[in-house]
Order: sequence, then structure tokens, then C-alpha cells
Amino acid sequence: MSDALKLENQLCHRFYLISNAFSRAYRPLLNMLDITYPQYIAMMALWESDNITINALVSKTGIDGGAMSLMLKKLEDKGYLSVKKDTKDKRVKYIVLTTSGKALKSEAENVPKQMLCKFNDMTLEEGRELRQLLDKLYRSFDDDEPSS
Amino acid sequence: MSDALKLENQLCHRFYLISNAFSRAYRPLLNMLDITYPQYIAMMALWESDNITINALVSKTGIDGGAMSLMLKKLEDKGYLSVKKDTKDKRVKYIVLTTSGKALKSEAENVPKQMLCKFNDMTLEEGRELRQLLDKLYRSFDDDEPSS
DNA sequence: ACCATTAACTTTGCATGCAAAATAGCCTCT
DNA sequence: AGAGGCTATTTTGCATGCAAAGTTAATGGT
Repeated sequence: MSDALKLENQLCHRFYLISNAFSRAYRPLLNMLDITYPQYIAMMALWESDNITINALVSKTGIDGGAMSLMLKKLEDKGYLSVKKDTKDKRVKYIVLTTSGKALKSEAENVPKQMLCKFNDMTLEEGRELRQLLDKLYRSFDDDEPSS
Repeated sequence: MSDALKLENQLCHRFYLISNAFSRAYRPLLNMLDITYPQYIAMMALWESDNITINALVSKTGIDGGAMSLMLKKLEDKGYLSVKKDTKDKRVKYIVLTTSGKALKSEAENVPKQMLCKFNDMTLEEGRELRQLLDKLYRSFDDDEPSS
């Protein structure tokens, strides 16, 4: 029996569905901030620690480097950040939030609140449990990576 | 404190990372079948129940209708399926697997096996627990959808 | 029967995710 | 110092995800 190929049994399909659902759920909230979902992730990383290299931002967010390159241009065009070149190592660039970019954070404060409202049927306990399992699962991917 | 905006606390970011990690992990396995990850999802749905409408396939897989339209063309070009028009309702099209498309299933049998190897550190119990939590989480998205 | 509404698909435009190639600038080994 | 190798970032080509507009065809109300 090929139950192994039944859609219902695929963990990956659940992640596919939920990840897309998250993106869709955030969209209307983020439209008001004039940013997309991946851009929101990048901005959250920057609100936490400003003035970091593009490379560090890529590592922290898990966003693809190529996509990040385009994304930063758009965020720069929107006036949320600026790019500063390293004087020592000319390859490196630092991302710095503008006043506007920092101000955006306070507008974003209610995004997580609005989001949490959707998950009232999940208890805090279940949420914590879920987070632990997700972190454990994610680590098993890292373990396979060609760490060279 | 805006812990609410810390990347570390975002459930959505975990799903973003894991969903992409799944897609990356499947890629090398699916390359051998000459299909992509979303195409694999569509094929799994079709291996389960052939000869269904495009609309049903979209509902079952959660794949976007527009993307599905292009995807089916590619899968048809690869020779894995064919499209049959409904004689009664001329709007409707049915997707039928070709011999080649059905044969692909046996080649795909080992994909789930190879995948499971990566998750040895998760117990069956944890896997089951995770699945339940994911399903519960996913339902909370549906509840908000404009069902009418 | 006729018009407005729906439904099933397709097409289009924009923003990624990803792999691979291209750039440019360090760094090491000899 | 020069060659080869490595690192940071960008660019390119392909395949989605998604919203919105466009097609074509079935349906419902009057």
C-alpha cells in the first residue's frame, strides 16, 4: 500500500498549506504598512539589530540572498533604510534604518496583536508545545546541510 | 517591550523557514522524477484519485488556480497527464493520468522513505503530536475565511 | 426567452525562493 | 608580488503564490 504517498499523510503538505496561509493572513495587515510578508520579516530583523551586514541579515532571516538583494532596493526606495559601505572591506555593505524605517516599527506593533486574535482556539500550552516541535524539526534539516 | 515583534517569537517565521527547507530537501529527490515540489503535490493528489476536475484538484492540493493552470500544461508536456473536456458542462475540464504518469508513482515510492530518514531524531509520538497541532492551527485559518 | 449573476479556467503583473553564473574585492601560499 | 581561492553581493532564468482582470459557459430570476 502506498499510504506513504497519500497527501493526507504528508507533513510537508501541511507546512505548505500553513505557510501560505500565514502569508495570506498577514497580507491585508501589511498592506497598510506598504510592505510584503518577506519584507516584514526583514524589517523585524532590522528593528532588533540595526546596522548589520547584508550577509548577517540573510543568515538571521533565512531569506534568499538573491531575493534579499532586490528586496533591499525596494525597501530603500520606500525610504525605510539606507545602505552604507564598509570602508575597510569594500565587498561588505551595512543596512541602516532611516527615521521612517524606525518609525514604521510602532505602526507594526499591532500586527502581532491582530494576528493572535485568529488563534484563540489554541491554548498557550499548545502554542508552546508547537514551537518546541517546530524548532526540533527545523534542526533536523540543518543537520543534513553540507556544513563542509 | 516589543517582544511581540522579535523574530524569535514569530510562529510565522518558523513556518516560513521550515516550509522552504522542505522544498529544498525534496528538490534533489524530485529532480530525478523531473518534477518540482508543487508538481509533486499535484501528482500525489492525482495518484490518489484520477479523473477529477481542475477545480477539485485545486481544492484538494491548496495550489493556486492560476499556478495550477500553468503547472498542468507543463505536466501535460512532460506526458504525465492529459486533459479531457466535460461534454455536459463545457467550462469543466478533467485531468487524467497517462500511463507514464501512473508509472511515475512507483518511482516516487521511495521519495517518502528517503525523506523520513532525515527525521530520525523525532519520535513517532512527537510526529503524531505535531501533526495534530498543525491540523488544529490550519483550521483556525479556515475559520476566518469569508466562507460565503 | 432575456439579463444579471456565478462558476470554471486562463492570463497577466508583481514579488519571491532557488540555483548558478557573474562581479568585485580580500587573503593565502609560494 | 602574483596566482588561485574564498567571500560578499548582484544578476539571471525558471517556477511558483497571489490578486485581479478577462473568457466562456451555465443558471437564476422575472
